[in-house]
Amino acid sequence: MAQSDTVDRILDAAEVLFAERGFSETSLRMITSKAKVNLAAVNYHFGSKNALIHAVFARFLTPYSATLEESFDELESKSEGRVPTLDRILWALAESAARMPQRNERGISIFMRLLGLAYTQSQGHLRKFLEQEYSEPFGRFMRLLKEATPELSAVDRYWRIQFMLGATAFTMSSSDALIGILETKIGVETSVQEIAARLVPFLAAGMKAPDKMQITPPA
Amino acid sequence: MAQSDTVDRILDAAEVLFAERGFSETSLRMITSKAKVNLAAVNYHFGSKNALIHAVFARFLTPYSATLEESFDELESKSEGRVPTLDRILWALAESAARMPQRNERGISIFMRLLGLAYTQSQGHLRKFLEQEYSEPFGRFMRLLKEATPELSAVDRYWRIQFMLGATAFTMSSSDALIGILETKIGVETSVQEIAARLVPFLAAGMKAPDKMQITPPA
DNA sequence: AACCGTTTCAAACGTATGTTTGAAACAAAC
DNA sequence: GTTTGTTTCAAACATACGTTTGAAACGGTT
Repeated sequence: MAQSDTVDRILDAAEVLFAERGFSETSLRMITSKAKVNLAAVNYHFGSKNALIHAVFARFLTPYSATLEESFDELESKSEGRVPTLDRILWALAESAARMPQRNERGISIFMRLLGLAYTQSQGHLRKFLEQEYSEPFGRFMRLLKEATPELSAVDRYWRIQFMLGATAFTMSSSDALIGILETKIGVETSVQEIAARLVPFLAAGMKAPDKMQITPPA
Repeated sequence: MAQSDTVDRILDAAEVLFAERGFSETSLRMITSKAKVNLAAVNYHFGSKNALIHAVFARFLTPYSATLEESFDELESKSEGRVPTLDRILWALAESAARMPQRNERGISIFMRLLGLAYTQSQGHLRKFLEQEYSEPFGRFMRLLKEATPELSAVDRYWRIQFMLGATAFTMSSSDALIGILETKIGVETSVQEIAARLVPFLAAGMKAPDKMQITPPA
């Protein structure tokens, strides 16, 4: 109960607040008061606010990247020799996220939202941290993608990967809000899993799209 | 020279800094020192920092939405009666951006980056401002999209539009950085127009993708 | 040249932030 | 039961922020 209680409560509170409001817009006082711990606890246990941000990411990204490695292993072992298809690679990502031990039902959407924020909010320290901490699974994902789309030039592939990342990070980072809008407008409830089920075919189709357009608009 | 000079210098500096660092991370002191005007000038001319943010958006979004309306008019008049295709609708957006009078060659990428930030950074006041100021062209775009994808259910269309927005906002919001990475890694120079030329087919293919995937992963 | 509305300026205001401090509370070890 | 290392706590620190102020400078009008 002693240390880990305070540490976990800070992480829990920070995770939710960061996901709701972003990093700069969330103060340590908000976090500590939500977590019902003393203000100084963050600096005592983590050292700094930036270190707390890293810890929040590490807490879910480390298990996720482990699960992901397993999924990739499985993927490669199943398709003996032949390259896994694009759909299956993308699906492995989604499935790994869904399979992860969740603290609660909002876990996945917080997870997604944070990932989106990591890409969008231009926090240099975070990007550096993530790059050097999780370069391995990321590199492996890139390698798989390359094998699954041999018809693309390096440049085309590069841009289309960015498009995929964007669609994913953006959608997931506002998944809660988007789900809410859809519910009030059309009256349909949606889970994060369903979003993923719609996103994967969209991305796969985009990656396999015919050539780039002429610079001049279609006549 | 008198008023407009100071006002424009503030807008120019704010635009660049907001695009580089985001809104919360950019202070009025950074802006005024870059613009070489007195700190109080922002509050004198605009009233508040939030109002300055609105002014920055209005300065490029108002001409853009006007250009866009023309493009849409043209699009609808050309295809007498028949519905414009998805590619052409999307291309109208890109072309309107390219056709706009630019203050300099970095104009488009700043424009894109700001649009991306508007979506990503959860600034309530900005979203409200944009919604009530530019609801008309946005609504028209949505209507065109609906006509161009009659095969989609309302729910499918809703999500796929989000995916498109995400890919676009995200890519464009970091277009500068992404172009730089590509140049150092593969040694290829890229213009924003070329990104658009790659993005449009990607999006169109995604929108026209076959049905959503089963919730259970492909066996 | 005197006036007047507008704009600039240096300085200050109040508030919020991340971080540090030093004492108090606590828990385990001897 | 005292000691020791760890954790909590209230308070303060230094700094940065958006905003306000009141006087000075400016520019056109009469």
